[in-house]
Amino acid sequence: MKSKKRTTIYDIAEKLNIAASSVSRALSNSNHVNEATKKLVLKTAAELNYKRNTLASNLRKGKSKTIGVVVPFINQNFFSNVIAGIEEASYQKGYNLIICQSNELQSKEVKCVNTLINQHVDCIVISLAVDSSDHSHLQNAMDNGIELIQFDRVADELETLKVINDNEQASFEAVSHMIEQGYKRIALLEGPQNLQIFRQRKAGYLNALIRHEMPVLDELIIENAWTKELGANATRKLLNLPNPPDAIFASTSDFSALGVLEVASVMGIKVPSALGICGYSNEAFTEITSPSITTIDQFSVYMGKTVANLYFQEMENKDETEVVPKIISIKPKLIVRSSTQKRGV
Amino acid sequence: MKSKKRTTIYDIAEKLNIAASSVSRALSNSNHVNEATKKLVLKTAAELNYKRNTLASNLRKGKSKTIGVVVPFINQNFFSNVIAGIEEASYQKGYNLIICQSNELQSKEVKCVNTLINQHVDCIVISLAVDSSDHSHLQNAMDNGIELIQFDRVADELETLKVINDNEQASFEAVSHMIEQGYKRIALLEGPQNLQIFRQRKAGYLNALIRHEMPVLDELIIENAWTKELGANATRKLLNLPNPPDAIFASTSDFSALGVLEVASVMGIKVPSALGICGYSNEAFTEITSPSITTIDQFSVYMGKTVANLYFQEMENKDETEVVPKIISIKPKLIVRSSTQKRGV
DNA sequence: TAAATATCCGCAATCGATTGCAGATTAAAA
DNA sequence: TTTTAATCTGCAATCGATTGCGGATATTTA
Repeated sequence: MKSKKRTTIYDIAEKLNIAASSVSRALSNSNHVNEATKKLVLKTAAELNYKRNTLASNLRKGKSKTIGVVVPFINQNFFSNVIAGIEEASYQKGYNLIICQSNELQSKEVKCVNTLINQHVDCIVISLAVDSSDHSHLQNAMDNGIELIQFDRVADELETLKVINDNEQASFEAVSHMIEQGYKRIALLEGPQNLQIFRQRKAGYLNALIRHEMPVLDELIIENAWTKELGANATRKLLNLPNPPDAIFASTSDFSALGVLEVASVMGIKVPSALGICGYSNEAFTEITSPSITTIDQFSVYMGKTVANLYFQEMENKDETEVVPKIISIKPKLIVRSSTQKRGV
Repeated sequence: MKSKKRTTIYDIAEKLNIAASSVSRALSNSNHVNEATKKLVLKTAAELNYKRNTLASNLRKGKSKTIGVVVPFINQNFFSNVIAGIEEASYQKGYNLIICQSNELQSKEVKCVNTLINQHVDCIVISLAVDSSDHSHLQNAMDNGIELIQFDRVADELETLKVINDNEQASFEAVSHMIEQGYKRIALLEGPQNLQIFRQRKAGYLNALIRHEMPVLDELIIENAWTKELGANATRKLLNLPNPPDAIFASTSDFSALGVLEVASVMGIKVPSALGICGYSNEAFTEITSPSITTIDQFSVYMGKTVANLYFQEMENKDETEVVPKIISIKPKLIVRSSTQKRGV
């Protein structure tokens, strides 16, 4: 059973006593082949359980109908949703997906990208690892004729197609909402500032404060608080300040916000009356904590579909004069829940 | 920049005035090539930014170093974790992953498998769609020399490698635990019985009742309650019985258990004192509901690693006489949390 | 009926890397 | 110095599908 030889177009050709090229044309439904032979070939192919060897086909045609995806972790909600979206759109176009995870490591990211180049993927879709600084591996992919699309965590300086969230706007809205709810001292848990998304979220926070003529207090801005544990640590530190915050915007993730909630709960601090909490991402669990957590929905599945469709559109128009690096920005949505409803609805 | 011609071994050969075969040997680190030329080739390859064309290599060698994965949904926690595990183990061995989702549809599952056959993947890893009944597409893959590994949702009659959970045992333990906590009327939310995993979970439930000399009450067994909504519906029905259950085992999923919890909460029924709840899968959220939900951990990432390593082991031994279809059973772990602690710890 | 066109079909090259085989060169043994 | 063995290298075939080109046949037009 194992590694039995598969039937090729030559087997079909031999059986029907015609040339392999005719078989090929029949199978690819070319119109340079007689309708009768076409039928015959198709019938014989089915009988012999013929499966086209995509490798050979791709080698000859110089394209693989494959999209490579590189994300930090496959099993993080946001990324698995984006991938699901990409898969859905790609499947309809007959494209395959090769998935890699960078584990947030630049070194592994580079290896993944190189593998994908070797695999002759037509397109690489990537969301950068947190410690990604040098981007020559991406330039390299482009130099090898691979379309590159960045999403969410993008390197601004690279001129590629991009699909991003309007992080600054979303952040601005979230903080404005908290201000309107009457919170006066809003702390920020920020992510690694080498990533643009976290810089943008910080900018939105700062803008909101300034717009509402509120002071920016450095002691309320905590760096690198982007996991549940780091969020919890940051919260302990914040709540033990002589003049603690009355709200915390966990701009990094909902996990971080969860850490905040747990610490508040342990310290007996009432949410949302004594402490407002806002997360980021709209993870499934934010709906079922008590109180439920206000957060920001990124439309991750839709984002994935957008990425894939952007590629397909680009392919259709690629013969046109000049391709302008396109950036699609998806507007995230603030989901107001209990954790910030100080003054009710 | 686009679709520029890539450097091949012929380019290197030409530049160095040697044969392409020597370049190939140098690049694959064969010992049938002079150390000096090897160095030279490697150097030149780097200079010309050479990338091996894996398609051509695979075509020639007749293997693709690629594993195809088919799951119902990529973005379901359990599956994305398994995939992450597979990726981790595969990456170390230099294997790539092609990911497909069947969307729980047999028809799409068939297409996915066929695509993977065309792609000449070396191995297909699959967890069946819920409506998967006919399995000729899988047999087909095997007939084409592809190693097949089923995990979690497996077709028993197909003689393949399998990695499964001991669902019956886990189920048995969960129900026994509830009995020991003093629950007397334990309902079962069961999943589609065409899937073995759900049959096994039901069997474990029944065994536990029998072993503890408790009656099996048909009115407490609800079919097809495997989503949050269906779980909620089932719960409403159960709790409105003249003689309602005092515990519900949502054997299908934690989502189903969440539906139970929400209905109980709305109806003002105290958990765990008036109603015990147990889920299945140890989704992240089960830890943070109030009360937290007792559930069963399936070690999903580990399961993925096990699947991949099973394949690699099999490859190493494949020349040995006869390969016995191996089945690896992973023992899940009951995670006791508040929702079933009627009599405390 | 002859000429012009359309429709099919097959030959052979091609995509890029690998590998068995044979010849060439060098090193070791007699 | 000659024979034998070891080490390199190149030639050419191969993996399976695709495609430009030219020839053969069928169809249409003059």
